[in-house]
Amino acid sequence: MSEYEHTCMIRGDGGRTIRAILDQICNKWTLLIVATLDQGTLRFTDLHQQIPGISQRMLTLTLRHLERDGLVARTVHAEVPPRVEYTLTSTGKSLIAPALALAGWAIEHVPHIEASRAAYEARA
Amino acid sequence: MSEYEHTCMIRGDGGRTIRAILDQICNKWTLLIVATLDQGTLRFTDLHQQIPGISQRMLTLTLRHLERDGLVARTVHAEVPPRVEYTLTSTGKSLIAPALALAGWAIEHVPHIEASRAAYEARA
DNA sequence: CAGGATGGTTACCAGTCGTAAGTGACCACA
DNA sequence: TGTGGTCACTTACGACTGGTAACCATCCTG
Repeated sequence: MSEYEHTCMIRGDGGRTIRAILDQICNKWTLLIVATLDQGTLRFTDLHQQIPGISQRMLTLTLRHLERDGLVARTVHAEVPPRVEYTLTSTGKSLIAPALALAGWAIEHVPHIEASRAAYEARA
Repeated sequence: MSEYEHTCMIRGDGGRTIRAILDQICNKWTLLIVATLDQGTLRFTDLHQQIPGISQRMLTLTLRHLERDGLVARTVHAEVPPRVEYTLTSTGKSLIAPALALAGWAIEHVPHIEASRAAYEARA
C-alpha cells in the first residue's frame, strides 16, 4: 500500500472511526502506561511509582479504559492486602511498536519543537 | 537499539518530556490534520471541509499549535477575500510515518477493541 | 490499638472542548 | 445604495474532562 493510500485510509469514512479510537488510545497517559507494562506484569503501586506525575485517579481511570478496550488484563488476587496485577494482552503488546515509533519521533524532534515554540512565544 | 531500551527511552526522565510533547501531538485533531496536509498545501476552508466534525474554532486552535511547534507553515496572502495556506514543514512531514503506524494499528484493531468494549459494557 | 500497606473512590475546581453566533474586509449584483 | 456572499477567524458560553487532595475498607504488625 502506498503512503498516499495509507493517509487516505486514516481519513477513510471521514476519519471518524480512527478519530474515536485514537482519541482513547492517544491520550496523555495511555501510551506511557502501555510502554511501562512492556516490562511485564505489574501491580497498581508499581505502575504508580514508575509513572511519575500520574495520580491514583488517573491511573485507575486509564487502566479501566485499557481493560475495557482489551489492551490490558486485570487480575485481582483475593488476598490481604489486596493484590491487583495488570498485564498487556496480545492486542496491547501489538500497540508497543507503533507507540515506540511515535515516541521515537517525539524524542528526536523535541529540541526542534521546543526551539520553535520558544521562537513563537518570543514573537508573540 | 533493542525494544526494551526503546521503551526505557520513552520513560526516560520519567517520561515527562515525551509526555509533554505527546500530549500536544497526540490529541484528537492533530494527527488527522497532519495526515490531511500530507496531500500538500491546503487552505483553511479545504481543511475544514476535508476533516468532518471539526469546528472552525478547533481547526484554528490546532493549526496555531502546529504552527507554534514548527510542524505546519502558515502563509497569509494579502488579498480580498483573504487567502491563508497551510503546509507541512519538514518536521511535520516526518511525523507522517509514525502517525501512519499508529493509525494503521488503530485500523487493524478497531474490530477487536469495539468487540471488547461491547463485551465490557454488557458485563457492567 | 495506632500505624502502615494496598487499591482504590469521592468531592471539588480549573482548564479544555464544542456549538453557535458575530466580525471585518471587500466584491458582485440589483 | 444596499443586500448578500466569501474567507478566515474570534468571541461567548455551557458542557465535559483532567488534576489535586482527601477519604475509605480491609487486614497485618508492633
